[in-house]
Parts: sequence; structure tokens; C-alpha cells
Amino acid sequence: MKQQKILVVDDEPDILELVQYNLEKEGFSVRTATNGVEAIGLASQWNPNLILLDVMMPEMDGMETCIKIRENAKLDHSVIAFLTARSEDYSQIAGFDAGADDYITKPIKPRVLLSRIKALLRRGANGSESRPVFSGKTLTIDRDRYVVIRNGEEMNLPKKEFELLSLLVSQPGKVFTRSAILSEVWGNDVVVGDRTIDVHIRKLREKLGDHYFKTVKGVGYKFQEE
Amino acid sequence: MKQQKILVVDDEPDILELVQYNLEKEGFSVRTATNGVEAIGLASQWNPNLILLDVMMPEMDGMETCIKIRENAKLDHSVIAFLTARSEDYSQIAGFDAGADDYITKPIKPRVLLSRIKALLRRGANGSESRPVFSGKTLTIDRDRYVVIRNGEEMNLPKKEFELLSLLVSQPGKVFTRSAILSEVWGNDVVVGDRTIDVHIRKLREKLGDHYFKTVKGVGYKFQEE
DNA sequence: TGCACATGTTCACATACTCTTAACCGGCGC
DNA sequence: GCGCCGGTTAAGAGTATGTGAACATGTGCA
Repeated sequence: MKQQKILVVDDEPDILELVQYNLEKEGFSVRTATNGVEAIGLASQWNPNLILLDVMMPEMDGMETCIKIRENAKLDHSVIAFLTARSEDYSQIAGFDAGADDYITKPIKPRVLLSRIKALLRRGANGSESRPVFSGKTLTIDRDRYVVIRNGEEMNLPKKEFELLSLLVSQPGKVFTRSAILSEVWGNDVVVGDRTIDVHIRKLREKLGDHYFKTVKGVGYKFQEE
Repeated sequence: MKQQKILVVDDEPDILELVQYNLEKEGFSVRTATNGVEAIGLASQWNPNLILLDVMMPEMDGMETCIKIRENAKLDHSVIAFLTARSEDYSQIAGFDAGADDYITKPIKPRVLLSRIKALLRRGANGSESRPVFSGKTLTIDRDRYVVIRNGEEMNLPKKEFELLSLLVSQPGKVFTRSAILSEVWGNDVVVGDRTIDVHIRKLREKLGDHYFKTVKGVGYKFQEE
């Protein structure tokens, strides 16, 4: 199972360290940023599942950062939770209006934090799957039902093969580099040998037909119909 | 849009009045109860979308009431939020464990309350509207009567099995991940072992037939007819 | 209260499948 | 030919799920 990614944003290193330690102990993959600009850059690159955002920060505050993040379509499905020292009214209202999903008050108690984060992630994992269906002329990927339909015939694929196919088909014609494939399908924190991707591509070619997959030597693979 | 129903439970009439006034002003349909027993009765009858529960009450406290409500399958999809004067940790954790969806601290600020309530209802609005009956070719789920009908023959299932079946049948063919199942059937804050879901699936297979349930390895389960 | 039964959860083991690795093959450009 | 890259294959490790039974809890009833 792919590790859940959490981005923590706060200008106090102490807080960052405390939170990071506790989350990593629970098996989350954690990265940190100390200001809004950094957060947005890292977020759009790393695509975290959940973003913990301090409200009070120099430069760009949490509220503004949150709005910027929500504007980025790619991050539309990330869950955002605010951290704040105060529990004052206007902050909370503004937070929810800005698109936040939850609101956690400092001082942070690790157990409370974990309890809420887990609840948030489970909640967010439900309805949010972005594009349930990719479709081409002869191939359709139905993520909801987790089946591939070729010429009207349904077939089931193992998870990794399905995810790999799903990725390639999501942008037909686009070449995905090996490292891009690794980070999307396997996740950033898994290390596998060079040949692993080839083997999976081969299985897809076996099951679906060689012609769907074009090798671009020295670069990667792409999906093409016909 | 159908008017949203909110049940407010608190032993202080002042609070009840304040909250009721503010919610009704916003167009919600509001009813009140002053103790846990009354709340449960009213809830199961009226089937509110959201229940605001004071933690500190004579007779049956909020925690206990919450657990009782969660045990009632019919109300399983209502959103529950606690009201409390304190913001202490153990209360919050116990609250989430009992099946609460949020935690709002007194003194109540009307604007905060409204903001959070709207956020909660938005969240809960997704899968929650009670569809009393799901029906397929050979299987019918009657949520009102809490029975499963297969080929004209009625059968009763234990609560968890019924809820699990009900969830899967609600979208035939769709794969539900384990975490989605946990969050829908067990609730966001209950922790059970990995194998619990398998065992319940097995029981359903035993009682209804293996063919209804398809395992998608590494992903989850789906319901399929025939 | 004590007993029987239903339900829900966990555990240990079996099994089947999936994934990864490693070794070897072959083409292509230099 | 040599080195780089990817293709192919089979075997073994690793993982997820199936299964039976034990354990825990609760509930109704004698």
C-alpha cells in the first residue's frame, strides 16, 4: 500500500520537528515547509494527501496559502487542515471559507492530532478519486469498478499493472519517464530494481496487445491507441 | 433542496434556545431534547441529518448517548457533533472513539457554530441520504425493514453484515477499498484489525452465495450480481 | 444469577497470487 | 566487438486473502 503523504507547514522549527516525528512514527511520509511560498511549490510537486497549515506565518499566511492551493486544480483533492494557537471565531470561519477541511488548535497534543488526521484521511479517501474513467477507442479504464474494458470485454488486472496502465492511458501519447512512473505507481519511498517496470509493461503487452505500448529508448514508455 | 434537520441536545434551556434560534434563522429545521433518552427517541423517529450533543448531561451523558445512537443502524449516517465546555484531550479522543464527527467547544459563538455545521453537513451530504431500498435482480435490501430479500425469500442479517452488504450493493460493481468500508460501516474513529472485514465478507458469502462478492486483491471488494 | 445463543473481533495457519529479482538474450550505435 | 538499453523468462520472496476456531461481549430468558 502506498504511503500517505503529509505536508506540514509552520514557521517554527520546533513545531515542525514535533509533528514530523509523531507522524513518521505512525508510518506517514512527511515533508515540511516553513512558509507559504515554499509550501505551494512543494505541494504541487509532491502532491500530498493532507496539508497541515499554520495560520500565523510571515510572508504569506495560512489562509492565503490555502486559497492558492485550492486554486491549483491538481491539488483540489488534497485535504487541508489548519493549525492555530487561537480558537477565535473569525479565524475559524475564514478558514472554512478558504476551503479548509478541519481546524486543529495548538498546543498540539500528539494523540489528538493523530486521531484527527486519520479521520480526515479516511474521509478524504472516499469520494475524492479524481477521474474514475479513462476512455479511448478500444480501451476503457474504469477506476471505480477497477476493470479494463477492451472491445466491450471486461478484464481484471493485478493492482500494479492496473495502476501502471491507468497512468499511461491517462495521457495517451505522452511519454512517461521511468522515474515518473516509479513515483506515481510505486510511490516516492519505494526502491525497486530497474527491470521491474519492464516486466510489468511486458505483462500488459501480453494481456492487451503489444501495439498499445511504445518504448521510447532512453526515455520511457507511452500509450498509443491502434 | 429539502430542509436539513438538526437535533440539539443539552440540559440547559438557555443554550437550547440560543442554538435553536440561530439555526432556524439560517433555514434549518430544529428540534431539541434535554437528555440522552429523549434524544435517542426523537432521533430514531425524526431521523435528523445532524445531532448536536452536549457532553455534560444528567442521566445519560453525551458520550453514552452518542454510542447508543451509533448502534442504531438507521441513524448510522447521521452526523454527530459534540458540544463541550472544555477542550481537554481525553474528552476529544473519547468523543471521536464514540463515533462523533466533530467537536465544538463552548462558549458557543453563533457564527462559528454555523460555519462548522455547514461544513459538517456538506461533508455528510455525500453518501448519507437514506435510500431505504437497494434492489438488484435477485437481491433486495430493505433498509427500513432491515431485511434482505433473495429470490423472494426474506432473511435477517446481523447489523455489521447488513451494513456492509448494504454499502456494497448501493453501488453494484464499484470497488470499495478497505478503508472506505471501514469508514462507512465501522465509522471513522473505530479501530479494528485488518482481518475483520474479510471475516464479515466471508459470512456474507456463506449466507448469500460466493458469486455475489468479488475480491479485488490489494484494493477491496465489490458486489456483482450473478 | 446463570445459561444459551448471537454477534463481533482476533488469531493462527493455509493458500493463492502478485511482485520483484536475477540471469540471460538480443538489437543498435559507436 | 563492446557497451548500453530494454525484452524475456522463471523462480522465489512477499503479501493479501480465505478459513476455522477461539475469545469477548452482549442479550434474552429461565
